[in-house]
Amino acid sequence: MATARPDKPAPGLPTPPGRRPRRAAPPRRPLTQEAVVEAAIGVLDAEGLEAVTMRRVAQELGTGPASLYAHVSGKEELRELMLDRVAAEIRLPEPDPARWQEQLKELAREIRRVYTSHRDIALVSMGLIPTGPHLLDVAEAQLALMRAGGVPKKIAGMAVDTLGMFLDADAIEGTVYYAKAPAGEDPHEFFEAYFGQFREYFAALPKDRYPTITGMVEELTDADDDGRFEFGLDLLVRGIASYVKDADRAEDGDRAEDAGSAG
Amino acid sequence: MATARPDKPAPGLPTPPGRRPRRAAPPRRPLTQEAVVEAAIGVLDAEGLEAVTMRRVAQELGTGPASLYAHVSGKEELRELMLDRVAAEIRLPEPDPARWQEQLKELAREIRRVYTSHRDIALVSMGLIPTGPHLLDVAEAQLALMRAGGVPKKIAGMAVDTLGMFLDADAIEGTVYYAKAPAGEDPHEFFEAYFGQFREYFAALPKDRYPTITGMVEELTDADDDGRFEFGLDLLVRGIASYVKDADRAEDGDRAEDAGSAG
DNA sequence: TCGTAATTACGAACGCTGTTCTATAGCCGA
DNA sequence: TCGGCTATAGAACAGCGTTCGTAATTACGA
Repeated sequence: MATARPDKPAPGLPTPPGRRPRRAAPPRRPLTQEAVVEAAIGVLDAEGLEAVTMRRVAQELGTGPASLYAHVSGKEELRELMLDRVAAEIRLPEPDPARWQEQLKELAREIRRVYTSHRDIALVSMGLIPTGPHLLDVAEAQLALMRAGGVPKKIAGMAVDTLGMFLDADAIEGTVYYAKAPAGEDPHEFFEAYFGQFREYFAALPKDRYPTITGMVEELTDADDDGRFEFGLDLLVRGIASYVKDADRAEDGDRAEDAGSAG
Repeated sequence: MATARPDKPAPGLPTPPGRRPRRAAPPRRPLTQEAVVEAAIGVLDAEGLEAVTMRRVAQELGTGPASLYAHVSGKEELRELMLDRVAAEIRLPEPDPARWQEQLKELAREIRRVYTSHRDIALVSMGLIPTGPHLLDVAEAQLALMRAGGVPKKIAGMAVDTLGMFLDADAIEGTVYYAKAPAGEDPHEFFEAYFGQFREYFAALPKDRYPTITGMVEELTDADDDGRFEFGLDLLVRGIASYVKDADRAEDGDRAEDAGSAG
């Protein structure tokens, strides 16, 4: 993970004779914003967002926390830069109007894949208006897909927001549990036991106060993450699609079977 | 806000003769978990979730941070207790199967009202499996409404999760902006300027890289919070309702106009 | 009424955090 | 060769969650 820094002077040792005493010798790679963000993402992937402290990132770069402030205005900006760098990994589709709904779903799955592969980075995304170039690329792609499918501007504008909320919330939900798993333990096995505890808890609730919950314990503690994601995604995309015919109906006789009345 | 504790002995003064020198006299209201949670919510409402520190809550109770740990296992438990106490304010409906969709929406609006009235409490809810009694009451009510409307168990189990994610994300999004507003400034006026900045930013983006975004700046920076919420809510509820006829069709001819094909 | 056990309360301290101040080291143009 | 400038980082500040050990107060049995 951390590349070795070969020429760091050993602290406490006197300067050898014949060598210029350049204190705090400049590291091989001089500090740049890019290097700071890269180091921060390294810590994120290895230890989670909570471990991404200015001190920890600085340590990764072989320096002190104060040095970071020359390249980053503070922790918040660093987190946003991390998010945008992560967003650069999201592969974007070429819009094909005939398949816009499936393409929108595919893009959502791709975003989910990238988000969950970087621990709890979605916590940064929640409630943030995208301004970084790569985050804007993703938003542009989503909007382009919907517009190509005939979704009205106003609807698309709201839908990209709702979709983003859903993706953030899903990734957070997923990684919150993941973060609870002790390091070096099989996550799947851990979740089994973790959800099992809740299953017992729900089953033991008083039936007179919680008749519905106690009657569907199995359905509530089913840890089928992918299934829940697909369910929510389908709900949203179908809902968005239902607004299409109001704007331009019968222009593209793609699939006339669905699309209920909107309003 | 903070009720006066009338008989706290003035520090530094000698004990008056004839009065027993009970040092650290027990406050009128002895420390209880309930009192701790109440004080914490007081701080939350006044200064936001970030200000709810163990020290700040202890100060509100006229004691030190160590004293809280006798009634609360730590900060995380305190936050969950706060959330459950807030959830107790949510007014729950009597299920009326004929109106279940509208009732589900009304309940969602009620949850939104309570959440946003307590600053960023929704941050605690995100990614948390509800276990507190009042949170379970809310989940029970949502599930009861859907079941009364004929939503299959499996669908209802996933829908309550999706709906919760949507509500949490919406409340967080709303309060994140609210938290940015400087204290003592008209929030509406602030948002006008705040979103205005983003409008300019989006409008200034390169048109060749972001053709869709730059073509719908107005739609994207429209700060109609309620409209966006209703849009997402309608998407979800209509989607949930679309699964009803698969289970028990033609039992209640409520509104046959909508409900597209499911699956 | 007294003496003792158990409970509650809390001051002090530890190891963290983000950020700022200040001084220094090295590079660049003159 | 000499300034000026920027990048660097050591030290420090205020605040955080939590723990420890001790003091005070209650409750209880005699």
